[in-house]
Amino acid sequence: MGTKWLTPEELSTWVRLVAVVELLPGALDAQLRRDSALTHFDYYVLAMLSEAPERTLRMTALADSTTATLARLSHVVQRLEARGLVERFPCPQDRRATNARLTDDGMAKVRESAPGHVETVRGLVIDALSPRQLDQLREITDAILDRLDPGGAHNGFRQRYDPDRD
Amino acid sequence: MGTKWLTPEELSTWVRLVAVVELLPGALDAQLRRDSALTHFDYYVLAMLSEAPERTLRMTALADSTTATLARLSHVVQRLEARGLVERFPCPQDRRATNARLTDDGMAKVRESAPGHVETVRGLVIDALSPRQLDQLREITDAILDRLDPGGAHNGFRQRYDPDRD
DNA sequence: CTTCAATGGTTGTAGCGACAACTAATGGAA
DNA sequence: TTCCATTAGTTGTCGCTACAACCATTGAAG
Repeated sequence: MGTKWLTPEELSTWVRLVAVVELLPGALDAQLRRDSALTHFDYYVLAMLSEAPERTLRMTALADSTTATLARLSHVVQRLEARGLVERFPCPQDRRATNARLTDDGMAKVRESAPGHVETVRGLVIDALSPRQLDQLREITDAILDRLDPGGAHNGFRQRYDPDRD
Repeated sequence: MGTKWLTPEELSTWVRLVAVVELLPGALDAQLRRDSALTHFDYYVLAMLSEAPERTLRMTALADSTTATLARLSHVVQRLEARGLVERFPCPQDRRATNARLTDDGMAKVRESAPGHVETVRGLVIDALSPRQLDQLREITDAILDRLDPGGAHNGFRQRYDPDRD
């Protein structure tokens, strides 16, 4: 059976979505790199740790909550550890596992970079949309993630965008 | 004045959007790499050329339509040229400029990889959404692109004012 | 108490993209 | 005509990510 091509309306939406996924990561990286010497993924990792009990998470749990592979996370945490923002230690209960803990310097780093990052997120995305569009976007991304990452941890997710949480 | 933090609803939407922009490019790359030895960006470049008159575009026009920097495009086209899928030649009218033209091999490559790619796009995104959600997503991405890429090709400005049009 | 597949994580390497520095051509002003 | 800011594009280098290969530990079957 032949390919079911995209209609003009579908194509129009697709082209815009591609532009967003192509441009947004670079824009987030650029601001955080310039102001805090962090990539967006670095920030995300630190933010997840800052919300965890004892500021500690197992590598696998951290990988799940950041939608990254374990290999990628391992490299990133290695660099963050070299900068003194994170420390690793073997998990006593399961000696295969590694725990990653946010250091005090790491916590300070998150606190100082959060305001500028949140301002960027508002400026580029949140404040560009109406409350209704935000609702629509949440449902749309939910539906896409069901295909893209079935069984992923996109629910019950906490993150450091509100520093009053700790 | 203090930072205006994200509300729980805003955060919930943002987290999902981040997951999508983090996962989608990799998923598109994986399928195209596996089946056609192309990155998604490679495919996009070839596809843009395939629809241009004479299968030819100036580097700057190609960069605009793919939302890439000229530097990135230059590297990519260099690799595609080495593989015989594209060829470059100086523009006669403006000797600063370079034209990129899709070769017959390049055209064959696009034709053979298009069905699998479109199937992936449907499977991951288009078919996961209702027609209404597709409309919503187009307007949402439009609004975001106004912030992310002001004056970009997505707003139709370039189309109406492109002197080479028609 | 072995065996062995599954789990948890690390590391080497190759390739891609960002950034900055660079060359070259154009077009307008003095 | 000369000057020079702007436009067009290329290239070198560095950092990050994907992929695959790898090692260690666990838990359950036999």
